[in-house]
Amino acid sequence: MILSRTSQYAIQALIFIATRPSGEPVLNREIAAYLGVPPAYLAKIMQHLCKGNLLYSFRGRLGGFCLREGVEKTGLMQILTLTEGPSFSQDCVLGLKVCSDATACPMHAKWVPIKLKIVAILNDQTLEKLARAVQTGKYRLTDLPTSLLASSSRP
Amino acid sequence: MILSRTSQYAIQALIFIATRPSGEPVLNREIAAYLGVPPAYLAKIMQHLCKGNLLYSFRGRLGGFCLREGVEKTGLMQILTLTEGPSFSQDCVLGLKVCSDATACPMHAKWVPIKLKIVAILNDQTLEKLARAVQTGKYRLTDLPTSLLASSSRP
DNA sequence: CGCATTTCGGATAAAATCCTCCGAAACAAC
DNA sequence: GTTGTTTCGGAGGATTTTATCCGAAATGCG
Repeated sequence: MILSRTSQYAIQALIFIATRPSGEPVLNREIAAYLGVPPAYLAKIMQHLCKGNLLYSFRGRLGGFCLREGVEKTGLMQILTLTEGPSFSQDCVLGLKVCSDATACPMHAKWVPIKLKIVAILNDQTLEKLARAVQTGKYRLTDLPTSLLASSSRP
Repeated sequence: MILSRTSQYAIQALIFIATRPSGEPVLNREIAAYLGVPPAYLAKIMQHLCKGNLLYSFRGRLGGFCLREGVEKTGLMQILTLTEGPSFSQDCVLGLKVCSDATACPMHAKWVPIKLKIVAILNDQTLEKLARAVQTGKYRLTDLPTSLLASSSRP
Protein backbone atom coordinates (compact mmCIF):
# COMPACT_ATOMS: atom_id res chain seq x y z
CA MET A 1 0.00 0.00 0.00
CA ILE A 2 1.35 3.35 -1.01
CA LEU A 3 5.13 3.08 -1.31
CA SER A 4 7.54 1.33 -3.66
CA ARG A 5 10.39 -0.70 -2.20
CA THR A 6 12.80 1.89 -3.51
CA SER A 7 11.07 4.59 -1.48
CA GLN A 8 11.01 2.41 1.63
CA TYR A 9 14.74 1.68 1.34
CA ALA A 10 15.48 5.36 0.74
CA ILE A 11 13.57 6.50 3.80
CA GLN A 12 15.03 3.81 6.02
CA ALA A 13 18.56 4.63 4.88
CA LEU A 14 18.12 8.36 5.40
CA ILE A 15 16.69 7.88 8.87
CA PHE A 16 19.57 5.56 9.72
CA ILE A 17 22.13 8.13 8.60
CA ALA A 18 20.28 10.75 10.63
CA THR A 19 20.74 8.63 13.75
CA ARG A 20 24.50 8.74 13.26
CA PRO A 21 26.84 11.60 14.25
CA SER A 22 26.31 14.25 11.59
CA GLY A 23 29.20 14.91 9.26
CA GLU A 24 30.72 11.45 9.60
CA PRO A 25 30.24 9.51 6.37
CA VAL A 26 28.40 6.21 6.67
CA LEU A 27 29.29 3.29 4.41
CA ASN A 28 26.69 1.95 2.01
CA ARG A 29 27.76 -1.52 3.10
CA GLU A 30 27.03 -0.69 6.71
CA ILE A 31 23.60 0.77 5.97
CA ALA A 32 22.61 -2.20 3.83
CA ALA A 33 23.76 -4.67 6.48
CA TYR A 34 21.88 -2.85 9.21
CA LEU A 35 18.66 -2.58 7.21
CA GLY A 36 18.98 -6.03 5.69
CA VAL A 37 18.57 -4.79 2.13
CA PRO A 38 20.57 -5.63 -1.04
CA PRO A 39 23.75 -3.47 -0.93
CA ALA A 40 24.16 -3.06 -4.70
CA TYR A 41 20.59 -1.93 -5.07
CA LEU A 42 20.79 0.40 -2.12
CA ALA A 43 23.92 1.91 -3.68
CA LYS A 44 21.85 2.92 -6.71
CA ILE A 45 19.26 4.52 -4.51
CA MET A 46 21.92 6.38 -2.53
CA GLN A 47 23.34 7.66 -5.79
CA HIS A 48 19.91 8.93 -6.73
CA LEU A 49 19.53 10.68 -3.38
CA CYS A 50 22.89 12.37 -3.97
CA LYS A 51 21.72 13.73 -7.30
CA GLY A 52 18.60 14.93 -5.54
CA ASN A 53 20.83 16.98 -3.24
CA LEU A 54 19.85 15.17 -0.07
CA LEU A 55 23.22 13.51 0.49
CA TYR A 56 26.92 14.15 0.09
CA SER A 57 29.04 11.25 -1.10
CA PHE A 58 32.74 10.68 -0.56
CA ARG A 59 34.80 8.11 -2.40
CA GLY A 60 37.73 6.08 -1.20
CA ARG A 61 38.90 5.56 2.33
CA LEU A 62 36.90 7.38 4.96
CA GLY A 63 34.26 7.63 2.25
CA GLY A 64 30.56 7.03 2.47
CA PHE A 65 27.41 9.12 2.60
CA CYS A 66 26.21 11.84 4.91
CA LEU A 67 23.29 14.22 4.97
CA ARG A 68 23.65 17.63 3.40
CA GLU A 69 23.31 20.56 5.75
CA GLY A 70 19.73 21.11 6.83
CA VAL A 71 18.45 17.82 5.45
CA GLU A 72 17.60 16.61 8.97
CA LYS A 73 14.75 19.11 8.73
CA THR A 74 13.53 17.51 5.50
CA GLY A 75 10.09 15.93 5.60
CA LEU A 76 9.33 12.55 4.05
CA MET A 77 7.20 14.23 1.39
CA GLN A 78 10.25 15.81 -0.18
CA ILE A 79 12.06 12.48 -0.25
CA LEU A 80 9.09 10.75 -1.82
CA THR A 81 8.81 13.41 -4.48
CA LEU A 82 12.31 12.31 -5.47
CA THR A 83 11.75 8.57 -5.34
CA GLU A 84 8.15 8.27 -6.50
CA GLY A 85 8.13 11.15 -8.93
CA PRO A 86 6.68 14.64 -8.71
CA SER A 87 3.05 13.63 -9.29
CA PHE A 88 3.11 11.30 -6.29
CA SER A 89 0.66 13.39 -4.29
CA GLN A 90 -1.47 14.43 -7.25
CA ASP A 91 -2.46 11.20 -8.94
CA CYS A 92 -6.16 10.26 -9.10
CA VAL A 93 -7.15 7.21 -7.03
CA LEU A 94 -8.93 5.69 -10.02
CA GLY A 95 -6.10 6.56 -12.40
CA LEU A 96 -7.74 9.36 -14.38
CA LYS A 97 -5.29 11.61 -16.17
CA VAL A 98 -7.25 14.68 -15.17
CA CYS A 99 -9.09 14.71 -11.87
CA SER A 100 -9.50 18.15 -10.35
CA ASP A 101 -12.25 19.92 -8.47
CA ALA A 102 -13.70 21.10 -11.78
CA THR A 103 -13.97 17.65 -13.33
CA ALA A 104 -13.39 14.67 -11.12
CA CYS A 105 -13.76 10.94 -10.54
CA PRO A 106 -16.52 9.87 -8.14
CA MET A 107 -14.00 9.33 -5.31
CA HIS A 108 -12.45 12.76 -5.64
CA ALA A 109 -14.51 14.66 -3.09
CA LYS A 110 -13.92 12.07 -0.38
CA TRP A 111 -10.33 11.45 -1.30
CA VAL A 112 -8.89 14.95 -1.45
CA PRO A 113 -9.15 15.66 2.30
CA ILE A 114 -7.41 12.38 3.09
CA LYS A 115 -4.69 13.12 0.61
CA LEU A 116 -4.13 16.53 2.15
CA LYS A 117 -3.85 14.93 5.56
CA ILE A 118 -1.33 12.41 4.27
CA VAL A 119 0.77 15.10 2.64
CA ALA A 120 0.65 17.15 5.85
CA ILE A 121 1.91 14.24 7.92
CA LEU A 122 4.59 13.33 5.41
CA ASN A 123 5.78 16.93 5.47
CA ASP A 124 5.71 17.06 9.24
CA GLN A 125 7.69 13.90 9.79
CA THR A 126 11.29 15.01 9.37
CA LEU A 127 14.35 12.80 9.37
CA GLU A 128 15.36 14.42 12.64
CA LYS A 129 12.12 13.49 14.39
CA LEU A 130 12.12 9.99 13.00
CA ALA A 131 15.76 9.43 13.89
CA ARG A 132 15.06 10.60 17.42
CA ALA A 133 12.14 8.17 17.66
CA VAL A 134 14.46 5.34 16.72
CA GLN A 135 17.20 6.47 19.09
CA THR A 136 14.87 6.36 22.08
CA GLY A 137 14.47 2.66 21.34
CA LYS A 138 10.73 2.98 21.17
CA TYR A 139 10.59 2.37 17.43
CA ARG A 140 12.39 0.07 14.99
CA LEU A 141 13.89 0.75 11.58
CA THR A 142 14.47 -2.89 10.69
CA ASP A 143 12.70 -6.21 10.88
CA LEU A 144 12.93 -8.25 14.02
CA PRO A 145 15.45 -11.11 13.99
CA THR A 146 13.65 -14.25 12.82
CA SER A 147 14.49 -15.98 16.08
CA LEU A 148 12.09 -13.63 17.81
CA LEU A 149 9.33 -14.07 15.24
CA ALA A 150 8.96 -17.85 15.47
CA SER A 151 10.39 -19.60 18.49
CA SER A 152 10.38 -22.98 16.78
CA SER A 153 12.91 -24.27 14.26
CA ARG A 154 12.96 -27.29 12.00
CA PRO A 155 13.70 -30.65 13.63
CA MET B 1 -0.12 6.56 -5.17
CA ILE B 2 -1.91 3.73 -3.45
CA LEU B 3 -3.57 1.56 -6.12
CA SER B 4 -2.34 -0.79 -8.85
CA ARG B 5 -3.69 -0.45 -12.36
CA THR B 6 -5.50 -3.74 -11.89
CA SER B 7 -7.39 -2.33 -8.92
CA GLN B 8 -8.23 0.85 -10.76
CA TYR B 9 -9.63 -1.07 -13.73
CA ALA B 10 -11.59 -3.36 -11.42
CA ILE B 11 -13.21 -0.49 -9.55
CA GLN B 12 -14.01 1.43 -12.71
CA ALA B 13 -15.56 -1.62 -14.33
CA LEU B 14 -17.67 -2.47 -11.31
CA ILE B 15 -18.95 1.09 -11.00
CA PHE B 16 -19.79 1.09 -14.70
CA ILE B 17 -21.76 -2.13 -14.39
CA ALA B 18 -23.53 -0.65 -11.38
CA THR B 19 -24.71 2.26 -13.52
CA ARG B 20 -26.42 -0.17 -15.91
CA PRO B 21 -29.83 -1.80 -15.39
CA SER B 22 -29.23 -4.54 -12.85
CA GLY B 23 -29.57 -8.11 -14.06
CA GLU B 24 -28.73 -7.29 -17.67
CA PRO B 25 -25.30 -8.69 -18.52
CA VAL B 26 -22.75 -6.19 -19.81
CA LEU B 27 -20.17 -7.20 -22.39
CA ASN B 28 -16.50 -7.08 -21.48
CA ARG B 29 -15.91 -5.49 -24.87
CA GLU B 30 -18.36 -2.73 -24.05
CA ILE B 31 -16.85 -2.00 -20.64
CA ALA B 32 -13.32 -1.90 -22.04
CA ALA B 33 -14.36 0.42 -24.85
CA TYR B 34 -16.16 2.75 -22.47
CA LEU B 35 -13.29 2.89 -19.99
CA GLY B 36 -10.60 2.93 -22.65
CA VAL B 37 -8.68 0.02 -21.15
CA PRO B 38 -7.19 -3.09 -22.84
CA PRO B 39 -10.07 -5.57 -23.34
CA ALA B 40 -8.01 -8.76 -22.97
CA TYR B 41 -6.51 -7.56 -19.73
CA LEU B 42 -9.83 -6.38 -18.40
CA ALA B 43 -11.25 -9.82 -19.20
CA LYS B 44 -8.70 -11.39 -16.84
CA ILE B 45 -9.67 -8.98 -14.11
CA MET B 46 -13.37 -9.67 -14.64
CA GLN B 47 -12.64 -13.36 -14.36
CA HIS B 48 -10.91 -12.72 -11.05
CA LEU B 49 -13.86 -10.69 -9.79
CA CYS B 50 -16.14 -13.61 -10.71
CA LYS B 51 -14.05 -16.00 -8.63
CA GLY B 52 -14.21 -13.48 -5.83
CA ASN B 53 -18.01 -13.77 -5.96
CA LEU B 54 -18.62 -10.17 -6.93
CA LEU B 55 -19.86 -10.91 -10.43
CA TYR B 56 -21.90 -13.42 -12.36
CA SER B 57 -20.68 -14.31 -15.82
CA PHE B 58 -22.69 -15.66 -18.75
CA ARG B 59 -21.21 -17.14 -21.89
CA GLY B 60 -22.44 -17.01 -25.43
CA ARG B 61 -25.11 -14.80 -26.87
CA LEU B 62 -26.71 -12.44 -24.42
CA GLY B 63 -23.70 -13.17 -22.27
CA GLY B 64 -21.56 -10.80 -20.26
CA PHE B 65 -21.11 -9.83 -16.64
CA CYS B 66 -23.46 -8.53 -14.01
CA LEU B 67 -23.25 -7.84 -10.31
CA ARG B 68 -24.24 -10.58 -7.88
CA GLU B 69 -27.17 -9.77 -5.66
CA GLY B 70 -26.29 -7.28 -2.96
CA VAL B 71 -22.95 -6.33 -4.47
CA GLU B 72 -24.17 -2.75 -5.08
CA LYS B 73 -23.84 -2.39 -1.32
CA THR B 74 -20.23 -3.54 -1.45
CA GLY B 75 -17.63 -0.99 -0.38
CA LEU B 76 -14.40 -0.42 -2.27
CA MET B 77 -12.42 -1.91 0.59
CA GLN B 78 -13.83 -5.36 -0.12
CA ILE B 79 -12.95 -5.07 -3.79
CA LEU B 80 -9.42 -3.96 -3.00
CA THR B 81 -8.95 -6.84 -0.62
CA LEU B 82 -9.55 -9.03 -3.66
CA THR B 83 -7.34 -7.16 -6.12
CA GLU B 84 -4.52 -5.98 -3.85
CA GLY B 85 -4.45 -8.92 -1.50
CA PRO B 86 -5.69 -9.38 2.05
CA SER B 87 -2.86 -7.47 3.72
CA PHE B 88 -3.62 -4.36 1.70
CA SER B 89 -4.72 -2.36 4.72
CA GLN B 90 -2.19 -3.85 7.10
CA ASP B 91 1.17 -3.33 5.45
CA CYS B 92 3.75 -1.13 7.15
CA VAL B 93 4.56 2.14 5.37
CA LEU B 94 8.28 1.45 5.63
CA GLY B 95 7.89 -2.18 4.61
CA LEU B 96 8.55 -3.88 7.94
CA LYS B 97 7.23 -7.43 8.16
CA VAL B 98 5.96 -6.84 11.66
CA CYS B 99 4.76 -3.39 12.62
CA SER B 100 2.13 -3.35 15.35
CA ASP B 101 1.39 -1.18 18.34
CA ALA B 102 3.70 -3.36 20.43
CA THR B 103 6.71 -3.02 18.16
CA ALA B 104 6.56 -0.52 15.37
CA CYS B 105 8.36 1.59 12.78
CA PRO B 106 8.81 5.28 13.60
CA MET B 107 5.91 6.26 11.31
CA HIS B 108 3.47 3.84 12.89
CA ALA B 109 1.85 6.11 15.48
CA LYS B 110 1.15 8.84 12.94
CA TRP B 111 0.17 6.49 10.17
CA VAL B 112 -2.35 4.24 11.87
CA PRO B 113 -5.04 6.91 12.31
CA ILE B 114 -4.76 7.87 8.63
CA LYS B 115 -4.99 4.25 7.60
CA LEU B 116 -8.11 3.80 9.67
CA LYS B 117 -9.65 6.84 8.04
CA ILE B 118 -8.81 5.50 4.59
CA VAL B 119 -10.29 2.11 5.36
CA ALA B 120 -13.43 3.77 6.72
CA ILE B 121 -13.90 5.80 3.55
CA LEU B 122 -13.20 2.83 1.31
CA ASN B 123 -15.79 0.83 3.23
CA ASP B 124 -18.31 3.64 3.08
CA GLN B 125 -18.02 4.22 -0.65
CA THR B 126 -20.24 1.55 -2.16
CA LEU B 127 -20.68 0.77 -5.83
CA GLU B 128 -24.24 2.04 -5.55
CA LYS B 129 -23.18 5.46 -4.25
CA LEU B 130 -20.39 5.79 -6.75
CA ALA B 131 -22.60 4.72 -9.65
CA ARG B 132 -25.18 7.28 -8.59
CA ALA B 133 -22.51 9.98 -8.49
CA VAL B 134 -21.59 9.14 -12.06
CA GLN B 135 -25.21 9.00 -13.22
CA THR B 136 -25.91 12.52 -12.00
CA GLY B 137 -23.21 13.63 -14.43
CA LYS B 138 -21.29 15.39 -11.70
CA TYR B 139 -18.41 12.91 -11.78
CA ARG B 140 -16.55 11.03 -14.51
CA LEU B 141 -15.44 7.42 -14.70
CA THR B 142 -13.19 7.86 -17.73
CA ASP B 143 -10.63 10.26 -19.07
CA LEU B 144 -11.77 13.28 -21.00
CA PRO B 145 -11.56 13.03 -24.78
CA THR B 146 -8.17 14.42 -25.87
CA SER B 147 -9.90 17.08 -27.94
CA LEU B 148 -11.06 18.68 -24.72
CA LEU B 149 -7.69 18.43 -23.01
CA ALA B 150 -5.71 20.46 -25.53
CA SER B 151 -7.65 22.81 -27.77
CA SER B 152 -4.85 22.93 -30.33
CA SER B 153 -4.19 20.30 -32.98
CA ARG B 154 -1.36 19.78 -35.40
CA PRO B 155 -1.19 22.19 -38.33
C1' DC C 1 -27.38 -29.53 -35.87
C1' DG C 2 -24.60 -25.62 -37.38
C1' DC C 3 -23.27 -20.98 -36.53
C1' DA C 4 -22.13 -16.74 -34.34
C1' DT C 5 -21.09 -14.93 -29.94
C1' DT C 6 -18.99 -14.65 -25.50
C1' DT C 7 -16.44 -16.08 -21.49
C1' DC C 8 -12.69 -19.43 -19.77
C1' DG C 9 -8.04 -20.77 -19.07
C1' DG C 10 -3.49 -21.36 -20.24
C1' DA C 11 0.60 -19.73 -22.65
C1' DT C 12 3.19 -15.99 -23.96
C1' DA C 13 4.99 -11.23 -24.63
C1' DA C 14 6.13 -6.44 -23.11
C1' DA C 15 7.18 -3.21 -19.64
C1' DA C 16 8.32 -1.79 -15.16
C1' DT C 17 10.45 -2.67 -10.98
C1' DC C 18 13.83 -4.82 -8.33
C1' DC C 19 18.39 -6.42 -8.09
C1' DT C 20 23.43 -7.79 -9.51
C1' DC C 21 27.92 -7.31 -11.64
C1' DC C 22 31.98 -5.09 -13.09
C1' DG C 23 35.38 -1.79 -14.67
C1' DA C 24 36.57 2.91 -13.79
C1' DA C 25 37.38 7.00 -11.05
C1' DA C 26 38.36 9.20 -6.64
C1' DC C 27 40.48 9.16 -2.33
C1' DA C 28 43.42 8.04 2.07
C1' DA C 29 47.29 5.80 3.87
C1' DC C 30 51.63 4.00 3.35
C1' DG D 1 53.75 5.92 -6.75
C1' DT D 2 51.35 1.85 -4.99
C1' DT D 3 47.76 -0.30 -2.56
C1' DG D 4 43.33 -0.83 -0.60
C1' DT D 5 38.87 1.17 -0.13
C1' DT D 6 34.68 3.27 -1.70
C1' DT D 7 31.47 5.47 -4.79
C1' DC D 8 30.16 6.08 -9.92
C1' DG D 9 28.02 4.65 -14.07
C1' DG D 10 26.60 1.56 -17.34
C1' DA D 11 25.16 -2.97 -18.65
C1' DG D 12 22.57 -6.73 -17.74
C1' DG D 13 19.55 -10.34 -15.15
C1' DA D 14 15.37 -11.69 -12.37
C1' DT D 15 10.85 -10.95 -10.93
C1' DT D 16 6.39 -8.85 -10.93
C1' DT D 17 2.97 -6.36 -13.20
C1' DT D 18 0.62 -5.31 -17.25
C1' DA D 19 -1.03 -6.82 -21.53
C1' DT D 20 -1.89 -10.06 -25.62
C1' DC D 21 -3.21 -14.29 -28.08
C1' DC D 22 -5.58 -18.41 -29.02
C1' DG D 23 -8.05 -22.69 -28.66
C1' DA D 24 -11.78 -24.58 -25.98
C1' DA D 25 -16.20 -24.58 -23.71
C1' DA D 26 -20.76 -22.67 -23.13
C1' DT D 27 -24.87 -20.43 -24.87
C1' DG D 28 -28.68 -18.51 -27.91
C1' DC D 29 -30.61 -18.69 -32.41
C1' DG D 30 -32.00 -20.23 -36.90
